[in-house]
Amino acid sequence: MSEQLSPSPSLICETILQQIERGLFSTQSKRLPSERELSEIFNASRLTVKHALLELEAQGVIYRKERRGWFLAS
Amino acid sequence: MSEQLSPSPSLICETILQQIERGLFSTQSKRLPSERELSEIFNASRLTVKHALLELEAQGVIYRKERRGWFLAS
Amino acid sequence: MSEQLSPSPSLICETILQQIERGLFSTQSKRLPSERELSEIFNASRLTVKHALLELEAQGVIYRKERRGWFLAS
Amino acid sequence: MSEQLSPSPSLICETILQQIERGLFSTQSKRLPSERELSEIFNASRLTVKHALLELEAQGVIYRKERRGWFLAS
DNA sequence: GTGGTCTAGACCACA
DNA sequence: GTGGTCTAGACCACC
Repeated sequence: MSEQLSPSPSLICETILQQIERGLFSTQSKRLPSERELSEIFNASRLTVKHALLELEAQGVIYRKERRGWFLAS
Repeated sequence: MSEQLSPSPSLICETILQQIERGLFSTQSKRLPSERELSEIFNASRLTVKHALLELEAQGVIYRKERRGWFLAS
Repeated sequence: MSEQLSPSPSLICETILQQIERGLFSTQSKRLPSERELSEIFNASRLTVKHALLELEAQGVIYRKERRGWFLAS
Repeated sequence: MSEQLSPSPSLICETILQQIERGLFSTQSKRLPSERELSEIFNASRLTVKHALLELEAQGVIYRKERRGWFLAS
């Protein structure tokens, strides 16, 4: 990640999409890192990360299992 | 803390009480009042206050944490 | 503060500097570490820590602010 | 308002709807109180209030003028 | 002096 | 040890 402060949800969306395309984040379980881990990775608050995840969910890229985590839709 | 695993709630209680008596758990904040509060304190517009804060930042007296507020540099 | 309206930025600068020198703007927090931190400090589960905190609350030593944390009662 | 802590967005929605039906909030301008005022009225954070307002916007009850405020749709 | 947006951090319900 | 949700409070762009 760059040193940029306060990344926007859409920037986080883009970056996550790129990582997905590159095969990162896709382990056997296809689970994404937790919201807390993503917060640290992107140097953003959980709220901002959540907004990005909701955006990707709306795009159908990922889906959510309540209190279980976020997973790749493919 | 001792090396004991899984301390009982009452042991934790005791330890917390001791720490409170010793004055621990009290930290010192070096945060300045918010820009809005400073505006009211000085009866000045927020723009004027901002100019003053930027001046102090340039002098190295205070620094800014993005969206977190202003803090003493020392 | 004087009664003067619309003080200049430099006057505000001066005043803030004086307050800093006098030690104002430093407040004392009476907040306890978060439940997660206490769990790590005591190497105990969050449930155990919670029981200890509830005990201390019953003793009137600490009190809770909903979703804000635990604070010393004194 | 009751003494209830941490009201949910949907509870705030209901209450605002009732107030609208009773003709409160509807002055000549049909403008709602500011998000900050609503936060104080409902003893909730701005974020929670915002969620309630977005819900009412989705229902078509109110609409938003960017950086101007919230207004009754009728 | 508004809404827009973000931070850092709580506690909670649940698995 | 996750996501769900909320708090209190920032700064910002704009009116």
